[in-house]
Amino acid sequence: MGASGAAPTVYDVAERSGVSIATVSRVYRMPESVRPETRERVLAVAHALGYVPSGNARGLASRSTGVLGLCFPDYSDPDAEAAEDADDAAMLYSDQIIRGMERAARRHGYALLIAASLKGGPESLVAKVAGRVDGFAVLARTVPTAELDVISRRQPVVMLAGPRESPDTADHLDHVEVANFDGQRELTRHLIEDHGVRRPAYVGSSEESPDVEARFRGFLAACGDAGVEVAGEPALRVGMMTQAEGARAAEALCERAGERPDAFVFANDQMAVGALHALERRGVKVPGDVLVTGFDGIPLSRLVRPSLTTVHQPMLRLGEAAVELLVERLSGARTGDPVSVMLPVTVVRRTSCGCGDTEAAGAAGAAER
Amino acid sequence: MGASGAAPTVYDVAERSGVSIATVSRVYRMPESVRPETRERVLAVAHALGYVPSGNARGLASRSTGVLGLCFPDYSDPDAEAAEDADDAAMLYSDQIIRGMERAARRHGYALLIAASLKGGPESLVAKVAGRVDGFAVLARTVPTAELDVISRRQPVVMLAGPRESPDTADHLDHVEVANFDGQRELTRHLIEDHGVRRPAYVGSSEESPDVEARFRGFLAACGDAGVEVAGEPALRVGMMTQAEGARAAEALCERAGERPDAFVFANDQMAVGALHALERRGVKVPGDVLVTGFDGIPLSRLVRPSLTTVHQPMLRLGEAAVELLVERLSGARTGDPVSVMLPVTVVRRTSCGCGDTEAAGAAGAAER
DNA sequence: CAGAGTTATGTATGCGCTTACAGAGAGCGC
DNA sequence: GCGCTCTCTGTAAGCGCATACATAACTCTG
Repeated sequence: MGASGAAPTVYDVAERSGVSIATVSRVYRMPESVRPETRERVLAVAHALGYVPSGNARGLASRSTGVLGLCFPDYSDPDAEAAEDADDAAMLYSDQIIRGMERAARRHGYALLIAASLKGGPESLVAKVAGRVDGFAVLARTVPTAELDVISRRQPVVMLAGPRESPDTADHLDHVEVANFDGQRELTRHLIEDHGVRRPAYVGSSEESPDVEARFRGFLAACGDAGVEVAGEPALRVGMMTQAEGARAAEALCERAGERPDAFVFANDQMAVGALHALERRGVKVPGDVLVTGFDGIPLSRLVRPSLTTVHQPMLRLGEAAVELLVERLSGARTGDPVSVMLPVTVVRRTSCGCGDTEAAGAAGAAER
Repeated sequence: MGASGAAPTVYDVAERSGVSIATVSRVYRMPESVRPETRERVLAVAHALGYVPSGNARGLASRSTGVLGLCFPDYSDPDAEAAEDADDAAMLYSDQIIRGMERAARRHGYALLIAASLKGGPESLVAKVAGRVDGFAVLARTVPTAELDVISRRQPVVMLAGPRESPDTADHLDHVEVANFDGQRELTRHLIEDHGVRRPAYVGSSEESPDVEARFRGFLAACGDAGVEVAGEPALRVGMMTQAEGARAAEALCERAGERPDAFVFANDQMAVGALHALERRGVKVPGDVLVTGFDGIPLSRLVRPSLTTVHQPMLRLGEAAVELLVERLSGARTGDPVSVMLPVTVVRRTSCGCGDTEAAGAAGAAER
């Protein structure tokens, strides 16, 4: 810490400038209400003393912090520090949301407190964050719903991504998600109707992820609509949804007995990119021999060759929407039952599905219910 | 906000579980010191009531918040929302640092409060952050040094990047930077010695940026070492250091009268990538006709064709180093004069300088002074 | 120039928690 | 059975600020 003793407080400033602590407080809270000369004098002393108002005391007294929070799971696997891929990937989900929230929060005069779950202290994470913010967002599956439920009775909470919790358990928490179902359905429809796909293979995850499930259901729906027969299960489920797993999945699907699928539909971009590499090594042409699609719209998807057709998720918007909701609740502009906002996604048609790189797009998904 | 009235406090929990507020507090702060049965009873009541300790009150009473902060300038230009390039680029500086700090902070049990400067309230940003955290980092040029100076007398502050402030003004603030000079010097040396470059052209920025200046000085030093004659000024200065400006710079350098430079040395990767595109359009071969290098080591640098030779900056480490410093100060493990840590950078040799894509590397830069 | 209306400042209280310090049992050796 | 040490719990005093309310200093009216 610095040198000199304890940090100066309102009392110190008040004393040295010959006013009461109330006046010092007013200089900061309502500058107009104090006579200019007095104000200047106080500010001068404050500056000389190195006075900085204590956010804690201020928050305690005024019952609000001016801070919004975000809790997210710890995606990064420490061992993979060196792997740039891991970084890129991780860079997407949480970081984009952070960025989106930070921007939106700033616009409304809030700062952002972020904390990733740490397998550690008892119910530590959320409680810690919750106790320091006016309201916060939580990435799905970061913390037990029961806990959120309790907390959301006291302050606004919004759940990001994941499914809307059943209304009876989710007491007062709002919800923001992207149109996973609609996006995958639209993309699959495009493959079938515009590119004549008949034997698509879906590659999902073995981890339980509502988002991935929703995507798969979208895939099934599109197949159903078009009369394309597919199993009620993904052709393959992998563990981690990484590039490596995607490559492996592509290999597996090629080796598999019977006719090769005419399209590999991956649940995320990372896997699709890995598959692209694997297919290239194998000499399988994309989109000549097989079509490949991803989901997420990460920057990499635009840069790989062939460029990847995917569904773009508005991550920044996700964060922004969360903040909007929180601010509305805090300002009292919105009251009443929890809402669920669904953000539309965009199908980005690129080379890997057989389209040119025209980036033609179609939106899918809708608003609030 | 939720439904029911005010949030429950220790008093409510204490009353309903038949103990004193001190005991309730102990249940959270020193669980071992309270008899198991009592503890369970309290926890049960707390949970039933939806009790969450107030971070503010806790912080006030204990004089510490368990939160570290980061202040950074608002890079993102709102108009460029749609431009994906802008996103990618912006994603790098602040976001990587955020990520690095968050991880490191988490390891030490701290959460992270982030806030970007908003051209707004009087001395708002830093004061707001400073008042809510135990210590914080500031990206160079985000706030006036004078203010930091005052604040750093009361709590640990770390300045990121930028130059070390002159010791007399920088009272107690530690400093972390990357070896801009050494990195650019080493890269330039490589161009000259290993690729026979004789007429390198440096493209810098017209904005005053200590980092960019340091790089340029590194460039000059290498030229001087090798007896290569160059002007004492960059061949060109651009405004924004964006891809668009980089492309324009490349055009300009090609049009310029006299012999074309044999290497374009850009002050960052963004510009270099823009230049790569411009040169391709012009039919100028890289590295055949001219060599191109960047600085930063953004993910994109690896993906463009030809892959970009650059100097990789350990952004994550920057954030981590800042946290380490803060934690050392807070724990009392480090006392005394402010230190300045310089993080080594890595020259990444790729195709654009004429090397294979072998990613051979050489470190440059050193530790603490 | 008394009284009403304004504005600038002071007084006093409490926000919800931590933490010395004190007190009450309980177990133990003498 | 007395004093002692331990362990567990209660009492009380703030932490630094915001703010309702009271007060003082002026400015107007009539």
